[in-house]
This record gives sequence, structure tokens and C-alpha cells, in this order.
Amino acid sequence: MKEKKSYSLSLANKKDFNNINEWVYQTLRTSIMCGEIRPGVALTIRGLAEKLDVSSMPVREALRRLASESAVDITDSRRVVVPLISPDKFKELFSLRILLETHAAELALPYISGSHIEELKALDEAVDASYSDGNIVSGSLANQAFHRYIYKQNPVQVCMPMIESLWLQLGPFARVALSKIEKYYEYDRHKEAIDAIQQRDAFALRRAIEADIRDGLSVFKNIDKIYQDLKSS
Amino acid sequence: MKEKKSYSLSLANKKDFNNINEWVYQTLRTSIMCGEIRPGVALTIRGLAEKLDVSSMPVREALRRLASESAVDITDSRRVVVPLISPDKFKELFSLRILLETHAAELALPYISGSHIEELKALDEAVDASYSDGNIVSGSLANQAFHRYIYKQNPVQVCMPMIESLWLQLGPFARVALSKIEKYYEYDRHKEAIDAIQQRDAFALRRAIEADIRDGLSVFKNIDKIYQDLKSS
DNA sequence: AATTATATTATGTGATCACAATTTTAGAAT
DNA sequence: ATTCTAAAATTGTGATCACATAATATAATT
Repeated sequence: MKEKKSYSLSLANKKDFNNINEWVYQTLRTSIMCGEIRPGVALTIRGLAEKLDVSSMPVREALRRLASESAVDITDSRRVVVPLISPDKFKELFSLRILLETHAAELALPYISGSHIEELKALDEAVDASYSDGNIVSGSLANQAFHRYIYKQNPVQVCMPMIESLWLQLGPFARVALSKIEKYYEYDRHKEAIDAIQQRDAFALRRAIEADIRDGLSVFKNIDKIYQDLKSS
Repeated sequence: MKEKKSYSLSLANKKDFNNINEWVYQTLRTSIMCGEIRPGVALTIRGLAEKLDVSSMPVREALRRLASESAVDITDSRRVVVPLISPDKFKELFSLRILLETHAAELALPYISGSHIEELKALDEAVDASYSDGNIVSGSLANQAFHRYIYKQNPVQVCMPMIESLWLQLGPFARVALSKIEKYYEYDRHKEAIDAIQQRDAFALRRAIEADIRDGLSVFKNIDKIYQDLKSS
């Protein structure tokens, strides 16, 4: 058996899920989202199965599910790989984030009440706390939790899976790119979003969400150079 | 063995695909899209496997993939069902179609050249031919082919899987709903879209696509009543 | 006759296995 | 040293099986 680089794969206890395949899926998903699995390296079913101490079956199902969310690529030779996306695609993913998330926020607004706003403030504080700790990964996850909490209030859920897919596609590249950037500041427009919600101002909410996403993109200024470096490595 | 209602499942030869699971997926997908599988009836792995003359494995993978595209629901008791979507959700799916497809069309425009326009005209004629034959299913598929051909010209492909997912979610309900409508006229704005493309007018193209989708929605006027009928049956 | 309790059948899930295709390694030839 | 070739190891795929759970049918009770 060959020695392999070990990326920690842990989430919650396997027993907490009624299906093992669901647990495997969630574990791999967060692992990809957080950039623990580097773009380009091939994932093998047996390898993951052994690492997670399950049979190959749940791994296969999880990988196919991730493939249909564009989180992994299945090449012609049937190898599974976390793709390294091009700068063009990266920017397009951000365009779609703006398109879908402003839409989702506006539709969710009528369903957000006082108690939800308290929760949003708490979630926003969690974001700030993570970033001031310098923890990029948990900050990013907390940021997603903030956004998700808004959109989820809409009882008609069609956007959310698509938005999740966008986040998932952006995750790996964003993570490796951020590690190349020596220093950056993480702004967010969560306060403005909360204000807009409290004043029930749909347009202001859209603006806040859009600005928040744009700020997120602006961190990746020299993205083309980063991409070239990553591709050659 | 109990007698079961038989819906024809056929697409292309199983051998034409390098993977059986891919063939199973495509077969089930078109079957759902065309409304051959009625919303609400439970799909069993073994049942489909027997009907398609494959083992349960490729069926399982196909069903999970369809579930992650929201084409089927997996209930708490792990039954797989084509969902009957609510009128609100139906309308929201159309909103998202407009949002994503106008965006996709605009981004694709710079990549559409003369030869593509000839192909588009041919595809449009195929749509008209199907509808004048009164063949709703092939007309709908031809219509999708027309739209897909436009969006696909963009080398950066991120929208297309999402749009396909929207079409897939709309398919079953649209099909059963159409069968309840005694007579309707199928307008389309494909000529206007082609004109806009030839004049390289992005805004006009957006308008044509949006109008085309809205026309499609307008067919379902009494959608709430149809939904009530379907739910009780 | 309706309802509850029990037994039986179906069904989804995860594991294991054989086989073909791919990848990797090792060796040979230039 | 480099390139090409053959052998070995690895890997994805599809099939089959055991087991637990859910759905259905049957029997019993009121």
C-alpha cells in the first residue's frame, strides 16, 4: 500500500446520520468546500472508502452526487478530480451568485420577522469573530450560514440548491487563492443587509447583498496570476 | 409478482453508452421530463432495474443523481417520487428561467456566428413542425434544443446545468397540466431571438428570450385549479 | 363491519466480488 | 539519459447478497 498525503476528513459522528452515504457526502462536501482536497489531485473510490472506513458503495454515490453539482469532474478515463476553474469561470460564478442571491433575498424578505433578525445579528457576529481570529475557513462557513439563513426563510425553495452549488464550485479555488494572498481585509455588508431587512426595503437589501458579494470578489484582484501559478504547479 | 402499469422506457441502445448508469440516467431523465412517470407514484429501484434489465446498482446511482437535480424527491421513508410541485413553485421556476436564460443568452451572443444562425433556423423549423403536428412532447424537446443551442455557444459553461435542472423540474407538471387543457396555441419568439442575434443586439435578445418564456408560462392560466385536481387524484 | 395486532412480503442500504479498463511500474533498447 | 514496451498493480463498474426497515396483507378482537 502506497503512502498517501492525508487530509483530515471529519465532520460529525457517522452514527448521527441515518444513511452512511449522506454522511460520506457531507464529509466530502465540506472537505471540498474548505479546500482540504486540492484541485487536480485524483480521488479514488477505494482510497476514500478506506480513509472513511466504509465500503466503496456510499463513496460512489456521494461522488456521483457531487459530480452532478459540478463539485467534482469525472474525466473521460473516469477519474474523479476537484477541478481547477479558470478565472473566467470564477468571475461567471460570482455573476451568478449576484443574480441568484439578490433574487433569493428579495423573495425571502416578506418571510423574515423579528426573531429571525436577532438570529441574523448573532450569525453576523460569528462571522466577525471568525475573521478577527484569522480563521478563513470558519469565517467563510459562517458567512455562508448568514446568507443561507436569509434565503431559507422563503417557503418556496428552488434557488437554494443552485446557490449552494455555486458556493461549492467557488470553494476550492477561493481557498487556495486566498492562501497565496499575503494579506487582505474581509469587509462585509451584513449590517447594511440587516438594516434593509428591518426597514423592509427590498431594493436596499438587493444592493447590500450585491455589494457584499462584490466585496468578496474584490479580494481576488490578481486572480489571473494566481491561476497561472496553480496550473503549473 | 404484481402486475404494474407500464410506461415505455426507451431512448437509445444501451450499448451506445459506455456506462450503463449513464444510459439509465438519460432514460429516466427523459422519461420524467416527458411526463411518462406520473408525479406522486413511487419508483422502486428493483422495479426500474427489472424494467430496464439491469442490476439495481446503476438505477440507484441514476436516482440519486436525479434527486440532486431536484427531479425526484426522496421521502423520509426513502421512497423515490416524482414531485407534484405547487403553483407557487411552478411560477418561481419560470422566474428563474427568465433570470438565468436571459443571462445565458447575453453571454453566449458574442460567440454565435453565421453558421450557428443557420442551425438555429433549422432548429426553429423543427419546433414549428412538431407543434403543427400536434406533438407536444417532441415540440417541447425541440424548443429546449433551440434554447440549449444558443446558450451552449458560450465556452464558459456554468448556467447550463442549472437551466437543465429547471427544465427538468418543470417538465412533469407541465406535461400533465397540458393534457388537461383542451386547446391552446403555442406561440414562440424564436424569430425575434434570431433577428436580435443577427443584429448583435444583446438587449433585444434578452427581451426575446424573456417574452418567449413568458409566453410559455401564459399557457398555464388556470394552473391553481389544475393543481387542485391533480393533488386530489 | 371496523379496527387493531400480527405476519408476510417488498424495499433500500451497505458490503463483497469478478471483470475490464486504466494507470503505474519495471525493464529493455536506442 | 531518454523513450518505448511489457508486466503488474490499481481502479471503476456492474452484479449479487445479507440485513434492517417499511409497506402490505392477513388474522383476531371488539
